[in-house]
Amino acid sequence: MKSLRVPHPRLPFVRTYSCEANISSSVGLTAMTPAALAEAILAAVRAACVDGSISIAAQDIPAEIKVERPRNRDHGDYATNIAMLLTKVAGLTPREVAEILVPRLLAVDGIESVDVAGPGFLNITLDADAHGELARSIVVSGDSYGRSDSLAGMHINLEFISANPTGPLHLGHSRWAACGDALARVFEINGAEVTREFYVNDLGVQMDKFGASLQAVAEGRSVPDGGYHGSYVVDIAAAIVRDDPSILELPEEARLVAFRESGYQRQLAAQQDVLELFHTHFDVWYSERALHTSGAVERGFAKLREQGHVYELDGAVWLRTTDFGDDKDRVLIKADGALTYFASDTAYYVDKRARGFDLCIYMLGADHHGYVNRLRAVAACAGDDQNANIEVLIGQLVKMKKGGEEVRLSKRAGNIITIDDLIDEVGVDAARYTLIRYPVDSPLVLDLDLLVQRSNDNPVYYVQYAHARISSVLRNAADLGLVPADQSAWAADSFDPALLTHERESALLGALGEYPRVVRAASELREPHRIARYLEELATAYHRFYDACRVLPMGDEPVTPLNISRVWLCAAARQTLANGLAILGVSAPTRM
RNA sequence: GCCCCCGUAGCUCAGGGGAUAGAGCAUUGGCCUCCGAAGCCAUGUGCGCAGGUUCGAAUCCUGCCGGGGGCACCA
Repeated sequence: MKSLRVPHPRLPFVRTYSCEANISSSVGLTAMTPAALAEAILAAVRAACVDGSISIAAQDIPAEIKVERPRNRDHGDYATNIAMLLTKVAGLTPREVAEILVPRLLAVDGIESVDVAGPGFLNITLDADAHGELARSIVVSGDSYGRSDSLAGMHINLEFISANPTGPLHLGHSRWAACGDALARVFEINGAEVTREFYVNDLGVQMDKFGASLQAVAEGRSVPDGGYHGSYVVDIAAAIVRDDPSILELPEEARLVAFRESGYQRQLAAQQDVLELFHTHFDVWYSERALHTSGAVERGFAKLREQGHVYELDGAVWLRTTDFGDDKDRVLIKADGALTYFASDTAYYVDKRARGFDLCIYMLGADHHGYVNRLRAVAACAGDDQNANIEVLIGQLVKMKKGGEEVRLSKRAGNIITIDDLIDEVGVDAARYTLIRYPVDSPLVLDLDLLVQRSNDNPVYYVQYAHARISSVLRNAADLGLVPADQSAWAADSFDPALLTHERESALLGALGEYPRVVRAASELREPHRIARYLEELATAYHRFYDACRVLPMGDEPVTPLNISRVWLCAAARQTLANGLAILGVSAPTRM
């Protein structure tokens, strides 16, 4: 996401390619993936340096080289801009560099032809079998296709939603529920160990207002100023009294506390229930109260004092966050002795780090963007690297249109669309997919009318349909005896990669080969929407292939090797769709 | 005033310095006697404005214009 102001550590593309480059099948051929190709190109460059064809210092060989699918099929299977990048350091024109590399690339196993085109692109066409081999390697890899170890050994704390337990989760929260959950899985696929955490703001005046609102409603009075409205308040108040009528007999102060605590427990449980329903699971629900009772606040203060960034002024205790990019210092303890909310934030951060997380990620709404600098300053004040140990992702708000007009979301006013509403209206899969498919730093406007009435036009169905369609083909293939029903029992030597030469087979193979780096890009950029967009492209590639290439034998025709090879290709496509949908937390139906 | 996000097709939006900028929806017209038509094919429009960086900019930088959000000893 572009709102990310902190450069997070990125491995150079080349290094990461190496971890994907060794996908090999059970029969010895190596699939020529984009990763393997990038390795081969770099090897060619190094070889040219060694024999003196090009004079480039080792450190001038770029760390990042692009190997991409050209838009235009006439430009081969893959194109690279390496020659243009080397122009300066080599002191040659792009085309001269390209010409030097051509013969070395032609010598690479799996490359059929290389053309120099345009300003200096190298357009590479693969041998059919090296290209087609990818299908087999995906089927063999199964669930692990797309995994990498780029984040191996990293412990990430991912905090998202963190709503007050004073009302139902609404549409804005649903965006974080879907995107946070997907992002966590993206990190895991890349080898990280992730804890999904929900910070429960169960302390402070909002809780008291909530309790007072419940009490007022239960006693037939009107909700106090600044209190909570909405039918859910009425429902909870009624439930509290129904379950324990004696609550109304308590003394005034105890009654308020009883309403507050009972309301808190019920609301928290409701949030937890709906999130489970939404397939978003949290590993840790962290109570703000627990910060205070566990001594975490004291430990946090001690840590900050030890680092020398705490001072007193006008009777208050301050943290000198301006030392680290904040625009003003922040109060930890007010002159009246009360702790600020910010004090909890600092303690919470220190506590997370003490629990062993290398990286703490906060996903906050745009209305909290003023917190970015102060949170990062907190990390620095605690002696951490604010460019490595903390990240704050800011997401724009979700708006919703209904009947052509914007529906205002207001937690206090009662006119709210909750996650429950969303699930009821469009279902979990469609809701999650729609929320994930847009980058979170752009405002999202959901047209509920469209989402509800025309749900068949939702891209999620397009992707799921591709999966269901392939599943059907594979069922038929098993029924016809082309392959065993159990994919893991397929005979690897029944597949001939060299037969997949149709333009649309090649295009589908190309799309399949993109998956690992899409997953990596989603991880590096913290942008899970890339996976959704990719799946749509992959689904298109499959539908186009299916439209032009008959997979199963017609009627009484004999089974040909091409039939079998196409079945493998189908299975590879289904596997990749399933892997991607799993990351998004969206089901991959075998029938629809 | 200062800070953050966003200006791309009629609408909702993709697009990590590359070749002729893409999807979906909407419009119009084609494609099922056999693997799922929730599909495929065709149909014409667009990067807010002005500079800069370089072989090359929707993309990076600066300024301006327009839209949204935010400034606390609140939570």
